[in-house]
Amino acid sequence: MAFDSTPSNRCKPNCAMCPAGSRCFTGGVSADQLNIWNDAVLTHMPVFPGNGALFSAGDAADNVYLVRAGCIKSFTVDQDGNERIRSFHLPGDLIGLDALARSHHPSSASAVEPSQVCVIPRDRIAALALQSPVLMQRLLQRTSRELSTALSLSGDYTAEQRVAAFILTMHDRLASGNDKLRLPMTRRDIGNYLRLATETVCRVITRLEHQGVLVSRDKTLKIENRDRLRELAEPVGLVEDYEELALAA
Amino acid sequence: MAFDSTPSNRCKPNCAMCPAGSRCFTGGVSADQLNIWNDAVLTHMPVFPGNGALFSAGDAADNVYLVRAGCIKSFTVDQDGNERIRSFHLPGDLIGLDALARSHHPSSASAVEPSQVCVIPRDRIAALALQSPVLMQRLLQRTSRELSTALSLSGDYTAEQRVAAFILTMHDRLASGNDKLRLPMTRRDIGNYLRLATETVCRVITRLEHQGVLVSRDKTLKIENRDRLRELAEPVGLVEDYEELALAA
DNA sequence: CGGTTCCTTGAGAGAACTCAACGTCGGTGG
DNA sequence: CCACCGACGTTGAGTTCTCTCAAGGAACCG
Repeated sequence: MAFDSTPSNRCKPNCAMCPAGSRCFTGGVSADQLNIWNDAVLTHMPVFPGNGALFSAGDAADNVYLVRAGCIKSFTVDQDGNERIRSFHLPGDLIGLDALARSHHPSSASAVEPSQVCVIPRDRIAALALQSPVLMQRLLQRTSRELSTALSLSGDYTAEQRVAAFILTMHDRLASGNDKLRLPMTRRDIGNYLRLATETVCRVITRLEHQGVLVSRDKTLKIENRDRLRELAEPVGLVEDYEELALAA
Repeated sequence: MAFDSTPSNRCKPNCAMCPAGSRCFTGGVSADQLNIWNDAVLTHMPVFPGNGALFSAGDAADNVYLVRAGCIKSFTVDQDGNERIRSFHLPGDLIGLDALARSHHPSSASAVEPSQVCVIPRDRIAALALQSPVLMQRLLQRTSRELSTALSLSGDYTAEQRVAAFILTMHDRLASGNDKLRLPMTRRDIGNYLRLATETVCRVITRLEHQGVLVSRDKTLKIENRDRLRELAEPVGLVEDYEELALAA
C-alpha cells in the first residue's frame, strides 16, 4: 500500500491524547524531548487488516512506524509463499527497528486488527543522534530489548514452553491490569510466530485448560495459575529486567 | 571469571594494530571519532576456552566487549543445566548488545577458541550519546543488524536450510577471501545454536558432501557449490543489504 | 600410550506436523 | 428470515523429521 503523504491527509499526532499512553517509546521523557519527537513524527494514519501491507519486504526503508493502537505483525514471505511472522507490534512499539542498518525493509508489515500508527521519516530518526541524545538512547534501548527477546525466542523449546511464554509476554505487554487478556491475532498467526502448527497451539491451550492453568474463550484468555505458566516458560528466559539507562552527562 | 582491572593488568589497545581490522565496529570512522572510541575502551584482554566465562547471566552489565580475535559464544543455561547458544561473536563484533536496556546480562559469554576482547565500560557507551553521534549511530546499526539476524534465524526451517544458512553466514563473516572456511566451534555448538542435535548437523554436512555441495575436513569446509547453498538457505532470508547510514547534519 | 573430547554413522523413539473432518461464528444475499 | 459461504477453532489419526540412545573411529593431550 502506497502511503499517501499529501498534506490534506496529514494529521499531526497529539501525544497527550495518544491511546498508547505511557507504554509509548516516549513514555516518561521531558516536555522538550517530547517536542523534538513530535517534530520528527510526520503524521499518523489508520491501518486495516486485509487492506494491503503497511510496507513490504524490499521496500525502501524510508520510515519507521510507532503503533498507537491495535496490533501490527511483521513477517517475511518465502519463494513458496510461506508467511513467517517475525514479531507482533503492540501499542507503544516501534516497527522497523530491524531496518535501521538497511536501505530496504527485510520484512513486511500489516495489521492484525484495525490499528493506528505514527509515521516517522528515517532521516529524522537519524537526525535525533544530533538533536536528542536521550531519544537516541531510547531508540538503542528499544532495539536492544527486541534483540534480547528475539534471541530468547530463537531457542529450542517444546510447544508448551513456547505457548506459555507467549501468553505471559502478551499479558505483560497488553497490560490489562487483571488476569484476562485478549489476543488480537488468530491461532494460525500465533502458531506461525511460535513455529508451531495451528493445531498444536489449539492442543496446548486445551491441555493447559484441562490442567486448570487458564480458561480460554475465543480470543480471550483468563490466567488461573500464573505460577505454573511461569514455571513452564522458565527455560525460554524472557526476563523482564529493563532499566531506564541514565544518560551520563 | 572476575575481570582484573588493576592498572598493572591494563593494556590500551592500538586500533591500528588490531587483528580485527576493518571488520571492527569502528571500521571507516574518522581519526577523531576513533580517538573518542579509543578513550572509551578501558583495556583489552585474552579469553580462553574452559577458563570460565567472560561474564555470566545475571552479572551486572557493567561492560560491553568487542572481539579483537577468536570467537566468543553467548549462551544461557536453564535450570536443568541445558546450554543454549544465542550468538557467536567474531572479530569486530560487539558482545552485550542485548544488555543495553538491562542492568544485568541476560546471557553468559565464553571463548570458543583462544580469543581477545576489548573492554568498554557501559557508562562510557552511554556517554557516547553526547560525545559522538556518529559512534552512537554505529552502535544502533550494529544492534539493529543483530536484531535482523536473530529474527531471521528464529523462524521454522529444516535442518538443511539452517545448516546451509549458517555456513554461508560464517563464510561471509569470516571473510577468508576464498571458498574455504574454518569453523572455530564444535559440531555440538553449531547444533546447539541452530536448534539441532549434534548428529543431525553431522548428517546434514555428510549429505551436502555427497551432493557435491561442499567438502568437509575436520573444522574446515570448502564450498563447491555456493549457488546450491544459497538456494537451500533462501527461506531463512539472511539478506546482507547493510548500508552505512549517513548522519544527517 | 590411556583418557578425553569430538566426529560420524546406525537404529529406534517421540514430538510435532499433515491430512481430514466437524462445529462455530459472522457476513452476505436470495 | 434463513440458507449459504468462508474463516477460524478444535479434535482425531497417521506420518515424518529430528532426537535420543548406542557405538566405533579419529584427533588431541597430558
